[in-house]
Amino acid sequence: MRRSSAETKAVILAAARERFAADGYDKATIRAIAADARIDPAMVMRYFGTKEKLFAAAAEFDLELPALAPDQAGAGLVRHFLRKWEADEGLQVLLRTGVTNEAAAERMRTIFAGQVMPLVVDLTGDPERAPVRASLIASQVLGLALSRYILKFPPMVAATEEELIAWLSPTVQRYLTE
Amino acid sequence: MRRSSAETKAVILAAARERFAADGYDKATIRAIAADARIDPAMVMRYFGTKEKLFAAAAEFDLELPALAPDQAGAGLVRHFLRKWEADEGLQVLLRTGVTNEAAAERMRTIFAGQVMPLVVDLTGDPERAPVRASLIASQVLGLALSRYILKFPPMVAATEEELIAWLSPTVQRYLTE
DNA sequence: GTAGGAAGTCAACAGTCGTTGGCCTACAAT
DNA sequence: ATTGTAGGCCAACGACTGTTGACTTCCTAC
Repeated sequence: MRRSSAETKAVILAAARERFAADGYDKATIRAIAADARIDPAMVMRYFGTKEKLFAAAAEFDLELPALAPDQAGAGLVRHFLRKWEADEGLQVLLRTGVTNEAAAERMRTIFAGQVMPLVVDLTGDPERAPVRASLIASQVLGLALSRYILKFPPMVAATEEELIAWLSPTVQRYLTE
Repeated sequence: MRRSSAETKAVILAAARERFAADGYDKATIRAIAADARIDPAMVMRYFGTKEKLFAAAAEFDLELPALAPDQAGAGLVRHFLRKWEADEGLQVLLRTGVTNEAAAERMRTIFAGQVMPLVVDLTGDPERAPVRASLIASQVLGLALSRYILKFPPMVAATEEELIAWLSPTVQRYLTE
């Protein structure tokens, strides 16, 4: 088949995101990604140069944290993260990969420091303890994703969005305000 | 050098635990493990048959959850898990591996269902909601380990054991009792 | 209509991996 | 002194990986 350069690049990127999210960095083969995109592996190299650069492109994403009223920030954050995890493969890519790949771990730290922490500073007006608060929130939100989407603990998978929000909101709210 | 069969097996197993904990399943090469143990890769195969069996032996471990008074279970659990993470490499092996290896994920689910859930049933006397409670506790404890030992978020690494216990205990306690 | 470049294919490279089988070597029992 | 055996080493296998370069095919601009 014959496609435009931009189209092909997009198709490869979509396939790469899926594979990285499902299998992690090492198991997501360039050959497998190329097969998903119905394309020769050499095309992946032509368009992205190297596997690492392809990964960097696939792992690019924005948390898009919304502005929140301080007294409802707990519930708002939990809801927002739950939807992000299900809608955007970027987060699963990073979580699956950050555990065994230092570059991906560094990117998670950057996203945390650049997006979560500023929001917490803004919500609490307490720059000194904001880093601890933010990392506690991250620990609970990441733990949720880990047990629900990666390890698939049955009770976590079975729970509805509303149930999880009800359980986790007070935790996040307390990490913000106590 | 010349060792007894049991000695060599133990040396290999120790090296394997370190490598699996540090690198995860795929990056922990049999050749690298053998080099750490100052031994030929063929010996690993002779003693453990296959890489998967070696991993199964290296990932064997017991949470050793203590009996706890219900009103102090939150603090007790957090303290116990924090020390387990630092003392026993088995947990890091499973966490690093369970994210990209389905067999290891299955083992984490088994440990969760066989060790954490019974304790929660015992503490709460509420068999119906125990699964949700237990998995919520697991999510927070795993999130703690992930952000502190794997992703190494700076504020989490810098926090002392007592600070973390103070922050997380109310969360776990609430997941148990509310 | 033809030249040029872009899209795509193919085969091979060098390296690494788990795994295997044959070989060597030290030691204990005879 | 000889033999049996168990611990250990070496070299190689087949499979798979990221990556490369030459080749073909098609569309477009002149």
